[in-house]
Amino acid sequence: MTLAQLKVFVLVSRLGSVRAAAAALGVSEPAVSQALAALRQHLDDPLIARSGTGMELTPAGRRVVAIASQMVNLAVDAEAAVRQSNGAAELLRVVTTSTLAQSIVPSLLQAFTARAGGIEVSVGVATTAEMTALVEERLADVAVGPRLLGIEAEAVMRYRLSLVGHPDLRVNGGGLAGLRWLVDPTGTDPLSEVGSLLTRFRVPESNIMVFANEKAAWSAAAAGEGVAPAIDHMVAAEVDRGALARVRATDMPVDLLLYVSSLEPSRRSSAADKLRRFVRTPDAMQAMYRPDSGVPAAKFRPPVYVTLWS
Amino acid sequence: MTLAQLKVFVLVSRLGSVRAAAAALGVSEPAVSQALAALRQHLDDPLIARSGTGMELTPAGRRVVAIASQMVNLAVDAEAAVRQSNGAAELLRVVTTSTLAQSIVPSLLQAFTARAGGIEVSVGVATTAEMTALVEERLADVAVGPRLLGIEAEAVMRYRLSLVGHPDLRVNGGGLAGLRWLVDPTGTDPLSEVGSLLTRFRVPESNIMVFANEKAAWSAAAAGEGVAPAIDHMVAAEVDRGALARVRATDMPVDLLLYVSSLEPSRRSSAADKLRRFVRTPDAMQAMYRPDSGVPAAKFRPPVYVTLWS
DNA sequence: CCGTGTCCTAACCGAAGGGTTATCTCGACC
DNA sequence: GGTCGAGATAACCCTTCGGTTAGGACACGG
Repeated sequence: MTLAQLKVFVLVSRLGSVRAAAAALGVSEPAVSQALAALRQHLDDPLIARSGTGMELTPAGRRVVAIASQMVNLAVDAEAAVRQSNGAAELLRVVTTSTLAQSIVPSLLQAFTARAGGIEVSVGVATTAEMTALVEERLADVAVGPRLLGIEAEAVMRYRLSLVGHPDLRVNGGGLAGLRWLVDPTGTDPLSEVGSLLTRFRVPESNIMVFANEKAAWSAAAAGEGVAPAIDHMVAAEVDRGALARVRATDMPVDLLLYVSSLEPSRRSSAADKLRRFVRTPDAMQAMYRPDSGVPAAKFRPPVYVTLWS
Repeated sequence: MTLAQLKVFVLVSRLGSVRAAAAALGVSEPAVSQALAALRQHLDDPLIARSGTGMELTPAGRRVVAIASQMVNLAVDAEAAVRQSNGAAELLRVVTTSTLAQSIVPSLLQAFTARAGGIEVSVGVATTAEMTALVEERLADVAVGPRLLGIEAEAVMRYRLSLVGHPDLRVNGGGLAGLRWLVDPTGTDPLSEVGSLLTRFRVPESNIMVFANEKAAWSAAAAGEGVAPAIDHMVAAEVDRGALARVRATDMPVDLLLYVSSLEPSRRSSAADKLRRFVRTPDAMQAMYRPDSGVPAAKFRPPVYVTLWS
């Protein structure tokens, strides 16, 4: 029985699926399945089994999740305690959507670290569904993105999602759904902003092209390959230059709220608390609205869709 | 950071020595030292370091012990929860002194399991100093032996420790300290009953012979090789037969109390609770006073001085 | 100043953990 | 009744863990 196995088990039970847990941890699905198998064998109980809809915990499994979750939490505490005792930099693990990880979040965090000092930040990318589980299991300190349920979420800023394309682009018969949609990886997450857009316009799978990042999608859009959803103030410069143009459509652009979510204050890391206070300052606002803040590319995680921390 | 490493660290800090922890776990001393080294490296802190007297926790170490202890405890809970959910036999881990492990404890536990049913018992042997740490870290459920401090101890029975030897044995000039003392392994534990006897009579190291078990010591005593401390009612038959005789001395025989110690009720396993209730019954009394209850030798642990569980 | 006790390190080794890809099984669902 | 999605298994690899023995570092007491 290792801590890694317990972590896997908790995540599977929270997300209700082996696949989802594998994605959240950034490993293959058999890896998770095996860790689970090892734990099952060790404890001599299925713990969690497939049932018609999703997976269901056994009676023993229900009890073990609660205990395992505490253990995983304590492991985090132990590491944090040492760091703190030795005056080392605090660690702030931020999880966000792929869209935001490329634009708003880096400039926000850059401003935050510069201001707060003594805080080390790492950014992970996850789907909306995963973010809740990650924060609850304290695999992440704060989530930045859409509102999370069951967690203390706080609206931070309003931003506008527009649809952009080549200035000469014309919408023909099929409507917007008939065009090629050029999206970043969040397009595959139905709960994300971009994902919900695709659902709303009933864009067929065949018309969706997923790019590694938004910049790539934009340049494809500028080349006339289709339309791309974009955070409005991030493409304002391109629009002014005439490289891109906003595409009008019903209910577009949409105004969205950006939330910062974390555990309740008693279980919240002090770094998370500092970030929550920081986002309410004018400095934070300015950073978030600044297009392309010039964060070096090295600060980005490799372009994997979901990320893990040790 | 593995649970095994955390267990090692907690034990080292409780016992104040790497050697002692190694003994308590039944492994070599470098094994413990290495586990500690791995944890130190992982957390990037010495955690505990040698100081003039014993070992001392660093500030970070102090915080980690508390957390690690909880984690080790939860691990025990998890396993117990599964066993219980599935109606498996409860596990009762008893730790006792070498002397008692050979005589009183087996017959007591045999009577207990027969009576209680659905409880699986395993017996471990440890020094008095280790017993407290083992029970506190829940590496054992109950300790049977001398009174333990800081743990809920309860006197269970009174027994008499006599000194026996060949019937023709004469004490000459040097007094009892001048004779050969034939003892079981508890003789090396200064806090044990036999150990304190050796201290009291100032028996020099050279006059102490350690046998693997009491029976062996008694037969050597019967052969006239010296004197052996023995639980009185266990050698009553031999004395009646004339094979052995009690040796008179100041303050000998001594009357001792046998204690059963465990954690407070809220943290106590239910099996431990059942044992505590059982020892107050007449059945238990009878079992403990019965000389040589005929427990098959296979029920004894191999003759290692200290034992480990998993 | 030299044994001695105690902790740490080195070198080695087997077992287990944890990762991958490929394949099998099985229930849901047109 | 195929097909497909999702979990389990198999086979394989590499790393880490946890154990050993042997030997080094270092404080302490006669």
